Amino acid sequence: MERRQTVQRSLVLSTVIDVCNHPTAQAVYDEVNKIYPSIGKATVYRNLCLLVDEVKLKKVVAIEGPVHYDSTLSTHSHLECRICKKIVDVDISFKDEFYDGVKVETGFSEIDRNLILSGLCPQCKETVLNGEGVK
Amino acid sequence: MERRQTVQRSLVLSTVIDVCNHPTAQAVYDEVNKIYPSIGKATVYRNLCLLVDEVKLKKVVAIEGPVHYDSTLSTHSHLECRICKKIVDVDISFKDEFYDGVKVETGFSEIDRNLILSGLCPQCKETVLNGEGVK
DNA sequence: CTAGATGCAAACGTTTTGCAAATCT
DNA sequence: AGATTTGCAAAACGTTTGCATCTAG
Repeated sequence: MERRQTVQRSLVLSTVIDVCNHPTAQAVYDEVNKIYPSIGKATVYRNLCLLVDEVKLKKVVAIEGPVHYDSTLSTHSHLECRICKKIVDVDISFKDEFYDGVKVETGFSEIDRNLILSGLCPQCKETVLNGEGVK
Repeated sequence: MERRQTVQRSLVLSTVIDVCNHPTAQAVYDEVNKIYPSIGKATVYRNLCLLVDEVKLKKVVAIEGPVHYDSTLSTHSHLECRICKKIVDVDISFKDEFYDGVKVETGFSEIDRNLILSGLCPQCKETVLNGEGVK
């Protein structure tokens, strides 16, 4: 099962890198579609999976809505606005002792993590305060 | 918009409490269905949302697959097996300073969190080792 | 030449919605 | 009585799959 290089594949990867704000599969599709209109949505999904598999991209599981993709591979976490669903990076990582503790506590191995914080972004907070007073 | 008490609602809540291992909506439906066969799936979904809203239940967003529900309201985290998808509790919480740091770093407010760890549970690890050798 | 990749449409699993009938207060 | 809730079926949503065709190596 050798892996081939295709225009579609490179476009999917470079789009996630360029767009850079944690696009969803749909957003990647829309973007690639602009410059390569014949691409199919399934191709985008297939390539996103594949690229995650090859660790060229990371999957970001949001609290609501579709999966997002991240081209920043170094360890960090995400913060999602509860209202506009925007996702921003947060520089959080855990020490090895943290993972060791979890292993001991649970018996699980090969621990990975997906820390997703949620909150109100400054803009949405503003809107809430103006729009409808303090509920 | 006063909220009524209904048999269905109490059954949904008590089922999540009794079953206790982070059931999905489907699992709750199946369980309630045993003792109250006329219940509709939409009713289960509606009541789960409603109970989360009232903070009588917590939503657990898994890395793959459907949402799970948790009747343990005190702060803790979850660990999901990458193979069998089982979810177990882990006793992890963050200090206030952690949230303060995030607020300063990002400008977001009202920070909440969903920490979902993934790993290999002891049973699945066993299976992997026996079943196909070291890949 | 041929395994792997594509594009399309249809299938999938989960969740939400519209609506008339039933139920709680 | 009147607003809320129910059960049903259909729709919505994100994602995956089957398949015939195309393409990179």
